[in-house]
Amino acid sequence: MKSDATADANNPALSRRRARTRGEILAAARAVFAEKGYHEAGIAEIMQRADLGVGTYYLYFRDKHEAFITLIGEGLAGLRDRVLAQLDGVAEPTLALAAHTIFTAAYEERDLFRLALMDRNESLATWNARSLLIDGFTQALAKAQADARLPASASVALLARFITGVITGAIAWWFEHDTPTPDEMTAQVLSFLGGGALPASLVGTWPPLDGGGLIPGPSAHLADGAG
Amino acid sequence: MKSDATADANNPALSRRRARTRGEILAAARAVFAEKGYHEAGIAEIMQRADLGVGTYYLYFRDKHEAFITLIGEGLAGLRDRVLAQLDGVAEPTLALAAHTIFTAAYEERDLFRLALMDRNESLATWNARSLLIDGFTQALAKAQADARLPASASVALLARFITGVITGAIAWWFEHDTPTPDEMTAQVLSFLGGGALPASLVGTWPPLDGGGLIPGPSAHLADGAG
Amino acid sequence: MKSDATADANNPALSRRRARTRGEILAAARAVFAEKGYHEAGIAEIMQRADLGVGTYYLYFRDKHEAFITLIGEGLAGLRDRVLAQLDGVAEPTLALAAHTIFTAAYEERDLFRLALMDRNESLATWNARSLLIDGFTQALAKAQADARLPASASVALLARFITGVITGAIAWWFEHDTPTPDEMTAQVLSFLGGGALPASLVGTWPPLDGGGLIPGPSAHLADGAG
Amino acid sequence: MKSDATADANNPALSRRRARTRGEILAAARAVFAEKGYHEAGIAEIMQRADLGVGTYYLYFRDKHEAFITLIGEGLAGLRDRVLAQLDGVAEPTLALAAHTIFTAAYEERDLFRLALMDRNESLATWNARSLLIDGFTQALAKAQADARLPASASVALLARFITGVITGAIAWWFEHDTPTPDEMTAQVLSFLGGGALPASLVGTWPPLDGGGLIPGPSAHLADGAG
DNA sequence: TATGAATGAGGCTTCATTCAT
DNA sequence: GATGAATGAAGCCTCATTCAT
Repeated sequence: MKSDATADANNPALSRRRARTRGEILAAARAVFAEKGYHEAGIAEIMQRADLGVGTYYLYFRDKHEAFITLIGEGLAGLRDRVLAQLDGVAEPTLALAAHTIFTAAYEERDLFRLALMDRNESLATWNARSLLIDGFTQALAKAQADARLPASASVALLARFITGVITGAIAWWFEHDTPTPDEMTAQVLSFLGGGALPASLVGTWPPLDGGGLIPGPSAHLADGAG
Repeated sequence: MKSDATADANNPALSRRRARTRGEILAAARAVFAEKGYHEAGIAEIMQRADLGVGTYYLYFRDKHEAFITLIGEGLAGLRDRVLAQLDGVAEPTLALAAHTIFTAAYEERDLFRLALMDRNESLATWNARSLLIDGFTQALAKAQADARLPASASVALLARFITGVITGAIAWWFEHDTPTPDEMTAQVLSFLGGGALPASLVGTWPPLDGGGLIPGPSAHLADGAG
Repeated sequence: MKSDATADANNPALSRRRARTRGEILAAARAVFAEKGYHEAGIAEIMQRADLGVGTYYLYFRDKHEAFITLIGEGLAGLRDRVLAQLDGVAEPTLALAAHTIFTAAYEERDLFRLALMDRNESLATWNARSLLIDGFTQALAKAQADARLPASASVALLARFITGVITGAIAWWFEHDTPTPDEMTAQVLSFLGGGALPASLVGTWPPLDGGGLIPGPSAHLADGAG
Repeated sequence: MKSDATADANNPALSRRRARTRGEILAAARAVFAEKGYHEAGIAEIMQRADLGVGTYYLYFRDKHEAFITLIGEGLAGLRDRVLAQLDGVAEPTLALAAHTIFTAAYEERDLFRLALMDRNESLATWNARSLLIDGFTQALAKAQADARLPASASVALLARFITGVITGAIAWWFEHDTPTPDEMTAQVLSFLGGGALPASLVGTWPPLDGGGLIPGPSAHLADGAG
């Protein structure tokens, strides 16, 4: 008289225990991965930190990769949910709202974002923070363009990349520093994105107006330029 | 132990031959690293592509890592030199000039930049493209601030990160696409940095002016905001 | 430590239950062993098929090996009993009788015999079908020799091997085919053993009478031959 | 300037060395496999006996299995060649010739035949001694039947099994004993196959002529029997 | 200098067995 | 008695590195 598969449903105690162990493994994996990166991390070290035997790992994950993608996947899913929840209640979503939610989450879970941003993840888009952000911004911008909140001439794809770059650049700052707070960071980024941070004289123009004696560089096939 | 380290200086022919072999190894390493990433690449595969024996590798490099950092290092040194040369002849350097030079170089050597940006290199700053850019922009902005071309209130460190994010975001675009040209990319980025790409209504403000019924998120210690 | 080893004798109900569980485990083990062989079979799979927990296995068997040898041992004990019972009532036992009984049993329990014949059991003779047959035939032939039903010059040990070879060869046929019936198989084997199946011209003689131009082979130390 | 693949052809010295190492590994593998069986043997032990590092194994064989099947495969190929060569020069091949060649080879390489006969080889027929013999005898008997040297009524498939059983039974004897010589063994087997070894009274008949009060056994569906 | 055979530490994974519940 | 989570020894295999030729 045993159950087919989901023993969990039958025995809450076991289910709870399983969940706890799984959580401990994931926590340990997160710490070790964050500390040494995917490749330098070892199952043995993870399970030692989790205070469990090596074999136990394979009761919960198929192989080394699975804990990693689970970690990233769950983390990013959480981020996505938070952002979506945030924007859902707003008529006209702004970058400000999105950035603030992202920063808040990223600041709380810096180690996870370090993994999600730094390690080469061949894998599916869901597992890569950058891809997730790019996709999100791309969709949001496309919608904005459809709603005429963004000029039709704008390159949505590139803009999404640029914004993602700014966001990830900000998050990466926290890999090395503990300040500023997500709020302040949001303000800084908004100022930057709004165009108020860099004086025009510093940004310059392209193609250069004066065309000062520039060294053209090996492959300067500029030719036409922009009218 | 027939020759010491300075054998190159003594025997030009040998030196030339050594340089050629070294170059072949580096070229092969670059191809293989770009194709499979640092960890999945193997010395054997590299030397097979270089049409040389495995053992030969260790005549030119101390270990697996060395070819990698050499590759990145030389590439980034070249980039730095090009940028510096470009900016040297200009009274008031602009982001436009820097970006254009960087994009031109990055577009030409996409595989190298892929390595330099994607693979986890905890190593020294010189070997990491992002770090190089951050450092460069930090110094440039600091100088601009000293020259009063940038407000004293600006956070140079963060601005450098944001700009680097935009630049690397643009470069990463080329890991998947062949257009636009570096020129057009420069124009796009400048438009973005100049504040002309994103309407203020889309960017929004932080803290939000209306304070609409936002879901505050788990850790909303916003307090004052930035003046 | 509530019960000692003789609990069975004390509590008939428990005993019956234990016997049933034990039987279920053995049945499952038999199925799995037959399907995948001893080494590829796993305790977990066996107990899953038995619809019991893994730990339960060790309540009935000391280790993985024990179920295996129990299986083979009980099977072979049954075979031995059947053969002995058969021959007991006969004044002058014949191979015909023995073969028929063996074939009947083997045909019924092909999977068990597959295990008993195929898997490398260095273990005790009792657990190996081949050994059992060899021993049985050896004793029977020795007895026949003592009774002068077999020439004193015959090599009992070798004859027992040959006969066992024929019998096991026949049984192995059923590992791949479902026909013929044990009866027909018995007839075939008897014909073969009686010398009526192979014409003398096909069998030939040794040493060859004609000594035709044979290629002697690498190590032909034939010398005298057997008289 | 390196070669494509077959460096062997270019550098005889290397080729010779490779061949020697390969041979040493195979010899060690043969010894260890013979001693402990496939599953209990370990790469480490094999290479230790070969006085080589573990890694070296994988320069010559893809995995653990490959050395095993190479061993068996090469051994059986040699046996087949010897038998075929032997029979080729003879107008009317006899079992005597075949058996003698097989016994001579098997006696010389008892350990190999132990492997080939005892270990469960799922693999292709070529790797299994029994299968090789069965196939060989089947073909030979079929040919004999076509040539009218064997009655058309004979069951070639079963006869081949029976003969193979006798042959392998004889070979298996040598796994435990060193006598008799292959020559004597051949004579013994021929006597057995010729029908001269077992008196008819011992063999008996099937179905039994007297039909004495036999215990029919659990599943006696003899019904028709043979006229 | 160039080679490629040889090395062996180290990584991942399996699975028979134990034990707290 | 029954369970299944936990264990850890042991095995296979990879690959950066060395070294004799």
